[in-house]
Amino acid sequence: MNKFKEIFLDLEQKILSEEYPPHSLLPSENQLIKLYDVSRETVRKALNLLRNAGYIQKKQGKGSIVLDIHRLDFPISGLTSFKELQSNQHISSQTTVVELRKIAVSIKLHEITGWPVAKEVWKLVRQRKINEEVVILDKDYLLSDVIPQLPKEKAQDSIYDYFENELGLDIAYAQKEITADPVNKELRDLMDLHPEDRHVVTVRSLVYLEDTHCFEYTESIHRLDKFRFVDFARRRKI
Amino acid sequence: MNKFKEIFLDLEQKILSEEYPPHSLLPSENQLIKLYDVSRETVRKALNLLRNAGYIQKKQGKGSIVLDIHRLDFPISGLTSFKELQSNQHISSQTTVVELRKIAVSIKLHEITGWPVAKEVWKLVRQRKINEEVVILDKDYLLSDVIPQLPKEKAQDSIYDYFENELGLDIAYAQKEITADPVNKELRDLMDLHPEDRHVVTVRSLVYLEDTHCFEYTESIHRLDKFRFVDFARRRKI
DNA sequence: TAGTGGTCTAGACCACTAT
DNA sequence: TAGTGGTCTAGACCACTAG
Repeated sequence: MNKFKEIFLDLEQKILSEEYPPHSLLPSENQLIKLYDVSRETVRKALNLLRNAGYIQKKQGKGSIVLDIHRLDFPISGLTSFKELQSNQHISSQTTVVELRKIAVSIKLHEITGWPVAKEVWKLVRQRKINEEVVILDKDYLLSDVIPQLPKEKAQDSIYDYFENELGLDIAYAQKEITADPVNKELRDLMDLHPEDRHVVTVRSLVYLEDTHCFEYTESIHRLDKFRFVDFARRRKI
Repeated sequence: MNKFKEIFLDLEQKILSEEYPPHSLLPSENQLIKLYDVSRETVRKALNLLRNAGYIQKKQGKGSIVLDIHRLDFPISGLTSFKELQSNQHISSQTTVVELRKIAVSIKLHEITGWPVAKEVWKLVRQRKINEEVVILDKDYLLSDVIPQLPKEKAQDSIYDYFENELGLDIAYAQKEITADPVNKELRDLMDLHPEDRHVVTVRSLVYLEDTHCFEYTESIHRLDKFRFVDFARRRKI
């Protein structure tokens, strides 16, 4: 483990446990240098991670101010999967695998992902239940070159956990798009929609590995009343 | 202007103009050191900005790979206002100020923002028209301590431009929440909704200054068929 | 093996904040 | 004025990629 990551994790834990409460100041960079016995740049790397994650705001001449992360709830943003979401939010839920098979890339999928037409991919469709109601439908398309095996029991659990910890994949980044789309018959069949629901919210993601190859395309389809997306954003200056 | 920002802007422009096209490599760090006559850490700061903005992916032993930013469109994420959005996307549009007056902070607004009850704030309501239809309704609440004057002609334009360039405010970050909400009579009156529309998408934002004070609360209410949110996210490791 | 990016150091000077 | 964070440098060693 790198020094700056260790410092980040230590400070993060101390912020979350309110050892450093909101509106207080972290120890100064010079104090942190002595505390962790590292150079200033190393301390600053750790502080930058905290800053980007929305934990602190730095002020020249003042110090690093701990932010109040409980205002609109703490952002579960970035590249977060359903499994992480439910464990973070303590929601009791259940996953049912509806479809799990290999298909050939269609023209439509090719246009979205850039994958060659007819290339082999896994198609995975899962129902996400909260309180016995299917409120989210997840459709995943995964390059079978990258994911040779996709056992049903892994799909029932977190596929990201399987990819990263068992297959050793290095997931790097994703592009996401959120829109509201009309309901069709397939969704009406597979989800517990209200009779008057005419729309769902769809989160489309292209997920990339460290080597910049897109290996996954996902559509996460949410019932309107159960959709919520939270984000922390810094103003882009320059 | 800092050196690393200049390098960032120069490289960004060269990526956007496809002088460095997608899937190509940027000059190596050593080459950039010579090109810009700076130290390695300065080059690396600029490269990190590009990385965080989603322009490049770095690979040890290989180099900095230019990403294809046109897959799902380029993310207009972060803290972007309607004005910036329309100029980025070349949408012809029109803004009408519906309400602009000072009010006292209600209990409900206090619970959201933490502002003292009865404190004076600006309430600004604007209709956003695209093709003569009101498809977005923006409600802004602004601390009058921070914004003493709010002329109507500024409200018609970009209030962020006014805040940053005329009032010299330092906008730092925001917390956002996106949900789908039922339509009420007020929205039906103020927006050109379809008769069958039962829901809208609401983006709620708390916006903070460099000194960590929240000075703005915004609700941006979108007609379902005109809502689109795009984001670039890196996987949080560690 | 040569070249790439990743981490870390020690030190310098500057701008800002408090008092 | 003392202390804070912001920028920048020069150099070191390491891990990874490629030919």
